[in-house]
Amino acid sequence: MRLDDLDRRIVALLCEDARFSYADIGAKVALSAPAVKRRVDRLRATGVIRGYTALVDPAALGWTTEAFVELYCTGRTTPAQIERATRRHPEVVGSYTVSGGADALVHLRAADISHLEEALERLRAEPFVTQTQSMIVLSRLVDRPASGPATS
Amino acid sequence: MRLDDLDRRIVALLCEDARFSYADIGAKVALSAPAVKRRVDRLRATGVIRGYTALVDPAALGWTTEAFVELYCTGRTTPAQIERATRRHPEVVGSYTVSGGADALVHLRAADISHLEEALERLRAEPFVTQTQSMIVLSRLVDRPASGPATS
DNA sequence: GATGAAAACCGTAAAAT
DNA sequence: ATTTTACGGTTTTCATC
Repeated sequence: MRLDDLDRRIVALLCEDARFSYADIGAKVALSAPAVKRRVDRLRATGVIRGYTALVDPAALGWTTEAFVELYCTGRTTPAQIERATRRHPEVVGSYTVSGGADALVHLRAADISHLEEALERLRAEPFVTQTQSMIVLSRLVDRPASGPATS
Repeated sequence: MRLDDLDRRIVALLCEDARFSYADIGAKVALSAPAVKRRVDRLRATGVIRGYTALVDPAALGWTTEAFVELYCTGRTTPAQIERATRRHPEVVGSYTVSGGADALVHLRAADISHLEEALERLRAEPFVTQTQSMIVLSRLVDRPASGPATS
C-alpha cells in the first residue's frame, strides 16, 4: 500500500499515543475527524496498523527477568518449525531467524531466574535444538515499540 | 504498587486493544466507566502503564531490515554511557546490557541493508566500542509487544 | 473481640469535550 | 458518543477501648 505524507503523520501520532481521538489527530494534521477515521480504517484494513496496545512495565506485573537466547538447530530445520515451537512458549516475546553462527535468536521474559531457567530448559528440549547460548539481560536501556521508524 | 485481579484484567484488555473505551472495559470486568477510568489513571500515574501505541508493520513504512548487534566495550564503560550513546541513534529500537561475552545487545531497524550498514558504522564509531558482532534478522517469527506477561 | 473513625472504592448523574 | 467531574453511599482497614 502507498502512504502519503498525511498517512505517515497519522501513523506517527498513533504510535505516540494510540488513544488520541480522531478529532485530536485531525486538529494536528488539519483534517476533519471523519476524514481521519477513513484513513485510519484504511491503514488498519491494509495491515499497516496491526492493532493498538498499552505499553506496560513488565516489572510491575512481576516479569523481572529477561534474556536473549541464540538457538543452534539441526541441519534441516525450517523457519516455520522454529516459529511454531517458539510461539508455543508464553515466555517468548520475540523470535527471529538470523544470519551468523546461530540459526535463531529468541527473546525471553520470565518472572525470575528460576522461571527463566525452566523456560530455557523447555526450549532446549525442542527436538531440533542442538545448542543454545544465553545472554541474561542486566538492564533494559532502550525499548522503543515501533516509534523509531515512524518518526524519522 | 499492588495490583488486584481487576487491575490485571484491565491491563490485559488494554494490551489487547488500547482503544477500548472505558465503557467497553467496564462491561467486560463488571465495573462502571468512571471506576475503570479511576483505575487506569492510577495505573498510568504509578507507571504500570507507560503509554499507548499503535502496532505498525515496519515493512509498510519502508523499514525492511533489522539486526541484533553485540557490543564489546572498553573496561570502564557504564550502562548510562551505553544508554546515552545508543538512544541517540534513531535506528536503535532496543538496547540492553547483558551477561556473557558481549557487554550490550542492540536491536537495530533500518530501511535497507545499506542504511543498516551506515547505522552500524555510526554505532561502531562510538569511542567506547571496541568490537561488534552482528546478526542480521532473516525473518521475524514472533513479535509480542507486552501481551505475554499480561495474559498468563 | 467489639467499636468507630478514616480510607478506599463504587455507582449514578450531570457537565464538558 | 465518550470522557471527565462531582457527589453520596458502601465496604474495608485499622487503631483503640
